[in-house]
Amino acid sequence: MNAKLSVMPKELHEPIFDLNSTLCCGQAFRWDKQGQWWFGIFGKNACKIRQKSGSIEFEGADDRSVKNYFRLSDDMPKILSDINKDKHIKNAIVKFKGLRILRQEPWECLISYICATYKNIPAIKNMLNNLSQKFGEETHLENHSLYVFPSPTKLANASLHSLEACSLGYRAKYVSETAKKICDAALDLESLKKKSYDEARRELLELPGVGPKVADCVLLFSLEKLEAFPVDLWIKRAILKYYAAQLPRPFVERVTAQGSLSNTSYGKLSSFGRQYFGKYAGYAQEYLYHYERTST
DNA sequence: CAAGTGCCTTTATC
DNA sequence: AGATAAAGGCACT
Repeated sequence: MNAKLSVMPKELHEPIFDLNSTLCCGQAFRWDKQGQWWFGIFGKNACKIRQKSGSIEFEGADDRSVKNYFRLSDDMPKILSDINKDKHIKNAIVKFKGLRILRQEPWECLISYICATYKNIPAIKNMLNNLSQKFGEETHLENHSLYVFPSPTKLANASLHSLEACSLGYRAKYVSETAKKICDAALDLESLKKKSYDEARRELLELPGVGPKVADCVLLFSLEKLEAFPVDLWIKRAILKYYAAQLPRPFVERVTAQGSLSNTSYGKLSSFGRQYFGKYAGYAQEYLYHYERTST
């Protein structure tokens, strides 16, 4: 059975949701577009979804989980006006208006971004699909096979060799060790939602394979920390391009010269983003990221 | 089609 | 603290 969900009250001319931007922008890696339908799986919901102007149509998940996953309750007019600080971010907002941060499952999100280090998006998709096919439960939607993301136990018990065989490379041991820590309850991911950004971040950084960037991605995309401002290569470029005047000159020169970001440079760029864009800095980051990646 | 470059970085080491 | 190198292998040109 199909479910229909009005994204915004009908009387609004501008439903602020853009399914394509949301699923294309590189925050989640397990969606595929076939025709007008996106096929994917979140939690145990093997799902297909499409958008027709003001409404989305989907199958395989209930209203509540769809609203939750796509953050359809976020107050977009407020968020967008909040982060709309200058003409640069405005360009991104105009172009991708309706792009939403997804509310991903913390465990899958954590492993996704541990895998994402030093990889491009198609390769990341490949790794996560390999892991899911090899270790996750198979589910079906029509004639499609979709695989639930494997549990911490499954990955903790997987041999290093079998993880490497999913094209994880050196990430295999990080995934394995992190899975074991989560299984041993050395860290309870869900509990981080209730903690502050700083405290949750500190705890994530204890995990092998998790540095500042990965931690910020997990905080933003799965742990309710919309102020998190992950800084990758593209965001670093964007800040140097648009906001250099707002940063100390020597710092800008140092970062420009640096190939990769030092820990302290990362911290300065990220806290600039948080201070400049405010409590929804993560949304600004995602708009900037997608804009920079697609318009150059 | 081969070869080179880059990849939503982290870790280890100096 | 900052710089540097190493770490799979895939995708794209």
